[in-house]
Amino acid sequence: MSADGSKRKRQGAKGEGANAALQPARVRTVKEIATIAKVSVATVSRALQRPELVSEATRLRIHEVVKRLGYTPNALARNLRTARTRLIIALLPDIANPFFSEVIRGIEQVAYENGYSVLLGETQSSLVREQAYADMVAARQADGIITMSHRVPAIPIDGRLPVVNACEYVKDSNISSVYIDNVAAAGFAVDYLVTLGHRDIAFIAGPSSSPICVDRERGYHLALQRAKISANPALTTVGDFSTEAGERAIELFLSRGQPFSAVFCSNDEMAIGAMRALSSHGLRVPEDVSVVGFDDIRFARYTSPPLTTVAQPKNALGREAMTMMIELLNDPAVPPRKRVLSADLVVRGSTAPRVTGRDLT
Amino acid sequence: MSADGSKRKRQGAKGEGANAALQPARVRTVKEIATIAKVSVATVSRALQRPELVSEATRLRIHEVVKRLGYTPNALARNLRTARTRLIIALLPDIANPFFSEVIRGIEQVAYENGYSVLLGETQSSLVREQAYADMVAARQADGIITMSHRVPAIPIDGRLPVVNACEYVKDSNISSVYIDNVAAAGFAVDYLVTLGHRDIAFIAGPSSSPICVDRERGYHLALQRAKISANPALTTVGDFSTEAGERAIELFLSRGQPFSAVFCSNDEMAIGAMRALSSHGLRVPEDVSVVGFDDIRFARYTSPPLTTVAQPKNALGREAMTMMIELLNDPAVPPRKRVLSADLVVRGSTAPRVTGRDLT
DNA sequence: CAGTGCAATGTAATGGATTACATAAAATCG
DNA sequence: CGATTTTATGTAATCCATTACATTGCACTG
Repeated sequence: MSADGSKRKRQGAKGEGANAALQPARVRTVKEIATIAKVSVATVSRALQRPELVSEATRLRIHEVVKRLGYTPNALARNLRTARTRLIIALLPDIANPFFSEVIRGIEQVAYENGYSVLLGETQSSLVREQAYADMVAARQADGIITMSHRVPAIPIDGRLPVVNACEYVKDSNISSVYIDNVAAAGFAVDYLVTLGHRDIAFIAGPSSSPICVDRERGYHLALQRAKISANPALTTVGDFSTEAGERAIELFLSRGQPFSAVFCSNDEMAIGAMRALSSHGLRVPEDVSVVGFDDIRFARYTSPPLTTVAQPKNALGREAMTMMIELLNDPAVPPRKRVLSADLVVRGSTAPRVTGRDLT
Repeated sequence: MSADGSKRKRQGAKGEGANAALQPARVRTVKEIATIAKVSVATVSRALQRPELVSEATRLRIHEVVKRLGYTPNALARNLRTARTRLIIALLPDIANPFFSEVIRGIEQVAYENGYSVLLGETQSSLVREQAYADMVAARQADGIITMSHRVPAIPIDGRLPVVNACEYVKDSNISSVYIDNVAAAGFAVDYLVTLGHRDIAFIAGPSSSPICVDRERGYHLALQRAKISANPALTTVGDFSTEAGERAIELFLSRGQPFSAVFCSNDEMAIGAMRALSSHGLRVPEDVSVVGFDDIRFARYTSPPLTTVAQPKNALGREAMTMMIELLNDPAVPPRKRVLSADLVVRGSTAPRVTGRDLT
């Protein structure tokens, strides 16, 4: 190629470029970029994906054209070819539950550090919706799923199961999971109530379909045993994690006429509902009844009194979940791991020593 | 083809199927399904996409094979070919803010009704993250974006801009938007405080970068004018929507020594922070100071006292946003619309008539 | 200076579906 | 019954980027 030749060609390219700039931005393809930059599609792709394989002059020229024309490679085509999307779906039952926010943040941090994106799916605990998101993985629209529910959707691809369970876990499953030691955590909370002198400790459980709720209940019972208190079945009920469920639970306990001086709730929202129901019955928290929640959601410190609760290491749960997911994607052969973190009791104003002779009758 | 021939072939197919069932589920392609079902790829595709084009016998046979082998079409390939993903990204600044939950729910309802899926992106109000999600649309991984922030990301494809603005809007933009009449809504709230006898009404504004916050401030000022009250600049400050900002605002007002008997806040979280700060200074809500929030988040009814606030029609905002998005995707030529909904004041316990002679000094 | 290796680039196959167009078979019509 | 339409199916092009493999040119070695 003579100097003349290449010069003429470059002018040609400029002409096309100017022309293109006049039209409303169109969608570009590698092919167009290649033509305009006077190289092959392979070189354009390399210039963008692995610049070190392309000579500096060519690389600069290509980048200039890409920038000038506002070219964005079609991710569908790319992902189809490479069979990965670098996209992870995080499934949460309820975005209205602030507990998950910080977990998500942990997930996103690690994802970002590793070049992954995260999209959130709200399932409202519906199996159908969970499966719909799982199907997106089966259909190769995402690389994996981090689920925060106790059900693990089926994703039949290659025998691999790019699923990680965060906050919850499934008994006897071989799914990588991160969660806290719920038995111990619930135990701490109840132990604390015991040290405050409480003996009639009510318990608002979560749905028994969820293993972590079973664990919390178990922690409650073990703590009572440690304190040589016999559990009173009339002071236990099940709620669905909503504030309303917390209110209903208190109504129920009161209607049963069983005295109690403390309530341990399986999550903060139910604790908030419980506090509301108690005060609407003229019972003061913590003077008449101590209340302990679970999770340490953001609002827990804004209730009045501020809520004593079990603080889950939310950020760490999220980070660990995403770390596991990346491990799994990098090497599908790594065996599933279960990682158990620990939780702390945060003492605020909703708990106080039992005042003797003050039990409700 | 003789009866014999087809019989033999069918047996063959059965053999392959059984064989496949023994192996761990592999990823299937149309091609394999076609081979096993003894049809062409086109027929398989038709049987799945437009069953009416395929004879019943063939359709059933294909569906049987699809089901038996657990075949899921590769969405990347499909989307690449059809140039649509039926996926919408909903961008929200902060998933921890419960205000958005219900908006999302409205979005998802309409999406579902129309065969779309929604994935959520949390931006933390970061431009970089907003743009990253926008790029997913440019890269054809999603069809459009519903953003709940006051910035509209650039998505240069075909001159179209598949973006809808929900809850917020951008001044002078030609983006379809749904939001409430914030001037009027804020006006109602302040009018109400005026009718309760309040005259020294403090205001905690939201970030002035957001037009809706400017509107709320404007509503506040207009209401004061209507009541012939001159605004006291010392009783206005700006917060960032967090509970902490609400607390700081009250500290500030108190430190300025300006008397006030009511506070109007640009969102509920700041109102919650304000209540907390007030009570930690020994001021009772509503006896000493009335507090009004904005949004009516779920927790608003669980504060003590329950929060009086402006209820946005959250579900309707979401539904309308998604409806607009679908319109836009179906016909890129439809001109952008702005839809303004109205909001109601919900009176709860955090507001009370001003007690004369009770102004703070 | 022939031979080897490397750097830069190109050609063409590939990923997995959809669909325009073509064809064969069956149904309908005059 | 031949002509025409309809129905069912197949063949092959297409969407767009990545990448294995091929090719070219040049530098370096013995």
